[in-house]
Amino acid sequence: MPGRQPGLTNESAGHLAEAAPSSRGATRSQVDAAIRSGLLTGRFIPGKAVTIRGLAGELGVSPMPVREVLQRLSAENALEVKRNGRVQVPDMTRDRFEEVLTARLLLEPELAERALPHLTLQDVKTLTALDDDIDQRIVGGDAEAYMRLNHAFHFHIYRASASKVLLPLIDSLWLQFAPFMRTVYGRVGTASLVDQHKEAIRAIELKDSAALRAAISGDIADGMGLLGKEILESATAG
Amino acid sequence: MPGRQPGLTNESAGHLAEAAPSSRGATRSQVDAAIRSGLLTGRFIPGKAVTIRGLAGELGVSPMPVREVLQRLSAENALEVKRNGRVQVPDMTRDRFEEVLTARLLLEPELAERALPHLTLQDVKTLTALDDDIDQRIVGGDAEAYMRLNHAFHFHIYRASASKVLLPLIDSLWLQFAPFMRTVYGRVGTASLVDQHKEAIRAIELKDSAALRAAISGDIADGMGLLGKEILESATAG
DNA sequence: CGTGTCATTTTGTGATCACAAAACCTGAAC
DNA sequence: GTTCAGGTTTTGTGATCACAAAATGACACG
Repeated sequence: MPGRQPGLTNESAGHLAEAAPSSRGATRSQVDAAIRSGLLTGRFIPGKAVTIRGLAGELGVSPMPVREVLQRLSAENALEVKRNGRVQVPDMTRDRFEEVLTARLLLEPELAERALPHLTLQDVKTLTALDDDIDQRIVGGDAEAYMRLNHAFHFHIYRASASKVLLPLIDSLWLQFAPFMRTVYGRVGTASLVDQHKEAIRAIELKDSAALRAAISGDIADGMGLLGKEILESATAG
Repeated sequence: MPGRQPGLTNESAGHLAEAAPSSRGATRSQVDAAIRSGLLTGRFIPGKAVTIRGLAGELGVSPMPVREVLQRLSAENALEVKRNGRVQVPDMTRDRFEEVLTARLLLEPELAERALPHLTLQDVKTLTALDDDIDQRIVGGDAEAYMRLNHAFHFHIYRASASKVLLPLIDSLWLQFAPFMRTVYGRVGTASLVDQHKEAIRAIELKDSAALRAAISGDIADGMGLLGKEILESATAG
């Protein structure tokens, strides 16, 4: 931990993992990872204001790196800066939801197909293990773990593509819909969840691009299309 | 200009437009607009380092808002933070170029189609005027003006969609390829430029979605596919 | 009990500071 | 001329400060 406070010693160490202390921008990286993970697993509630000093206090760092990370995430549309400067997780609307769904269906099958040639037997084993874990969490009703593992499953595939353009775009999309989906699972539970992970794994084993595209598309439709639509149609606010 | 320097009066006023002085985050907005516009018109050279204090000095502001804007643009992959902390316009590679092209072809026709119902006769007039101006700049060889106007043409269409998801993704893509395209025009000139703007305008007049999709796709292929590919194949570095 | 007003606190923003790492320049040694 | 060591300068980062706008709470008034 780079102790660099002019007038105050780094008391109480904060809650951040005490990982690699050196390296340029290490604090910002850790804050970034912490908040991103919090968004993806639904630990932030849409509409609830997020304060710089609040987060800085929780993470045991100064407001500076938090400010930069919040700006960063706002640029990815994972957070929203309102006119008065407050930043919050944007609440979902029907239009936004439909756009995210469209964008996912356009981009994710494409990137999965590009990843296919790079996926090895070892990846298949990893994905199978992740999927087994996911199935257990679904019946166990652990929504947060489900979201974390489902993200891990998809991005283990996508990352194999070594993409520098499509992958960040999809990253942004996940950050946008994840907090909302968390509230959905909080209402309807995880029991009704279905996915097409096994179809995707099979397609990877067979190196069948068309089947993989279909599995990814179907998985997206299963996960978002079924659940989210109805929720948004019944109530105005997510 | 919010004069708020504790130990120094705001000497020399800087080059920033002296627009709306109040409002939260006004300085950051101006810095953001200035750098974005600089990227889109190719005033930054890929590979060349961009320094916080340097930009702050040019714009006549403190390093703080520049830092935040640079982080913001890095999150959109318009800039790249290297391991040592330096930030620069990423230089183009063949893979990156191909991915940007793919993403544009997937997203932009879709968003144009969504914008179509909202486009009025007034918009057609605006687009026609822009296109006329573009044609003149092409023969005049003014690459910077061409890039600014071409961006204005496309985004005048896209913005009509009132999109909150697809539009920012496309924004990010333009920021990524614009600086590279500027270097391309610098080499081969603008004389060889062709576009399908007139086909797009005609499709908008007729409210023909399929024709509009085709025009946008064709325009993208004309603008990027023809020029960029060869450049990248001849030399390793852009 | 609701409502408007004023003081207090919280919060974002821009600025400056201190420090370490990186980049840069200089010059001696071979 | 090249290379490597050294010191100097530049640069990003994290921290803190000061200020204004916004949010919050208290309290009198109807």
